[in-house]
Amino acid sequence: MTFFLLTRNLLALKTSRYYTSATVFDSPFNLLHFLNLSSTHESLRLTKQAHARVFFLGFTQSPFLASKLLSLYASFGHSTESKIVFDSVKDKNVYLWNTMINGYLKSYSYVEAFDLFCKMGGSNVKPDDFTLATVSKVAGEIRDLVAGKLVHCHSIKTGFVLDIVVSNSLISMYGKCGEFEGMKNVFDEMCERNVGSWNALISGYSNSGDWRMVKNLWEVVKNMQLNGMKLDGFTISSLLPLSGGEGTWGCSYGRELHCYILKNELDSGIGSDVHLGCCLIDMYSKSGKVSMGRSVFDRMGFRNVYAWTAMINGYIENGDFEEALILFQKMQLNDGIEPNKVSLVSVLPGCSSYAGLVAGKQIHGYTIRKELTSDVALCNALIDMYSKCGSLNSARRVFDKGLFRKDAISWSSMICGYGLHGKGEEAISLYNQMLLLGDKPDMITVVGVLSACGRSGLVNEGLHFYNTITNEYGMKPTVEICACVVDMLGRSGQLDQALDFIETMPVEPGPSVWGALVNASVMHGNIELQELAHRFLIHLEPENPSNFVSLSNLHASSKRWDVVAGLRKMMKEKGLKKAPGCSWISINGKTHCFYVADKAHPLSALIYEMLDDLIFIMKGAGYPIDFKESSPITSC
DNA sequence: CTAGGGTTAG
Repeated sequence: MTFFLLTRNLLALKTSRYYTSATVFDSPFNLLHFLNLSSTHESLRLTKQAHARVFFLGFTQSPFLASKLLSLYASFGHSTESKIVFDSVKDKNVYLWNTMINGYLKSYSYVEAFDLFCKMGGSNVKPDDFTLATVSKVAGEIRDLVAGKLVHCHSIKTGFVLDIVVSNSLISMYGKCGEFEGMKNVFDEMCERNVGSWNALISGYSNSGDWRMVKNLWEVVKNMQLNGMKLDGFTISSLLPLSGGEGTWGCSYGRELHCYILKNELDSGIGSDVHLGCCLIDMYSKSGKVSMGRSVFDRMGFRNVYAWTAMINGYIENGDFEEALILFQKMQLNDGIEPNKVSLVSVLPGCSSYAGLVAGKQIHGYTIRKELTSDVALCNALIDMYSKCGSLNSARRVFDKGLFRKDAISWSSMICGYGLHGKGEEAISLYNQMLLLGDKPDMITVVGVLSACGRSGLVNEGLHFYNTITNEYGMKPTVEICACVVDMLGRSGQLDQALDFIETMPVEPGPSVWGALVNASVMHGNIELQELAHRFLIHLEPENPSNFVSLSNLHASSKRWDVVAGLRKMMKEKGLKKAPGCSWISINGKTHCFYVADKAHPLSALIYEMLDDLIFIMKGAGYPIDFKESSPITSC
């Protein structure tokens, strides 16, 4: 009795000096409490101390202590230590095997997990329902259908397929492997189902990427409710991503799901609110309703790095770079939350388009301090940021010196960077290097190298690459790739060849193709071709105001004011408004934005004075000045 | 006393 009281009191103690007083922990029972304390405090140090006591006192053969220790090490991602504990126990029970397999699963060592399951088959311990559920998940994670079917067979033979959790895991596994028929069969053959069974099915369909299955999902959800199941947080978060952006569902279902959350108070459960909040923010951002996302964000009771990142990313995706950067700072200053690699990847485009090189360099510095330089996605984002901020050398330094495994995006980012700055030769040499190393180019890489060729006038080289991707790499050219070819031919003045290409190219010409032809014909003053290309453009994109504005400018330059007036009227009737273009500059961390003839800036008088001075100096130096574009500024 | 499924920002 006193002993029991003693341990209970010890559990209540939070001061660390009691943890190290080893004498009171010297029984297996108390050692277990010691391990539990290590677990609740998530302390690797305490775990190691407890391990030392277990070893020192000779309890290494206790399966109870060993499995607890093992799972603790696994939770810290130290699977080597887990394996040492596992191997040291001579008489292993099923718990120990399961904990070890689960430990590998938690540290993403899927192959090791499955190998251990195979070894278990050769031992005297038989897999149980827990084992089968775990390895089923393993098979799903590595998308290994053969392994998954093996587990399924084993579950049928042993009868564990009747266990709901085992069947749920099998449903999930089949879904992840893309075997939807198998998935449905397991689901249909279950004699008893719970919410998890429906959720596994729904998540399988929703991640299929196949809109026919996604379309049927709403029916599945209705069936679920007819069968007396209530949607829970898991269900909603599988469904929400289907309701934003290019999803086949549109936003109305998204709002409906939001209402369901509020009505059923799914947002007030412990821990589930952050998650659902993230999904909602993302859904609204992808539907272009970033302010709705913001109100969800503002109402969240607790915000973690996921929530902040979702909100930052929402602003970036909707082009509000300023607000994204403000939030990025607030996250750190107000909530003391450190950004992770995803937050950094999300915020970097804000540097390239808004905050500029200095902010980008700060993030790069942070990346180095936090030792995140081995992350491909982050390095790719840095390469992109540097080249868009005009610092090609820095981009190249990240590309060359970064300790990350280059993927197609890394090559594309660097190649596009060279293209952006008119360095076609460098882009070509890098593209050749990529091919030489055996890395397969994707659509984006090809677009990068072709547009680089186009901008640098390397037409023959570009056409050569275009031919090789179809002949040697068996790639089907996309509309974007074809637009690059049109742009390339057009820029170099080969307008007839560009038109011929459009007529014979393997895909239907889209707005980007006709847009390229418009640019080229403007550049070379070919009025007929301009009108032709514009007609196709407006036919394909009747709602894009840019097309009307550029067509109207074309007619204005030939003084066809009647046509101009007609076009302006048409735009007004359609309710089309073009967002005015603007320029900006960052000085001392503050970004100043300017529109045409803008006098809103407090120092605008001074700014225009400086502009006049510059124009005066330019004239003096004998530069030809084209006032067609800039006259509105000086005339103000 | 130890072990399992369905969700999460690029």
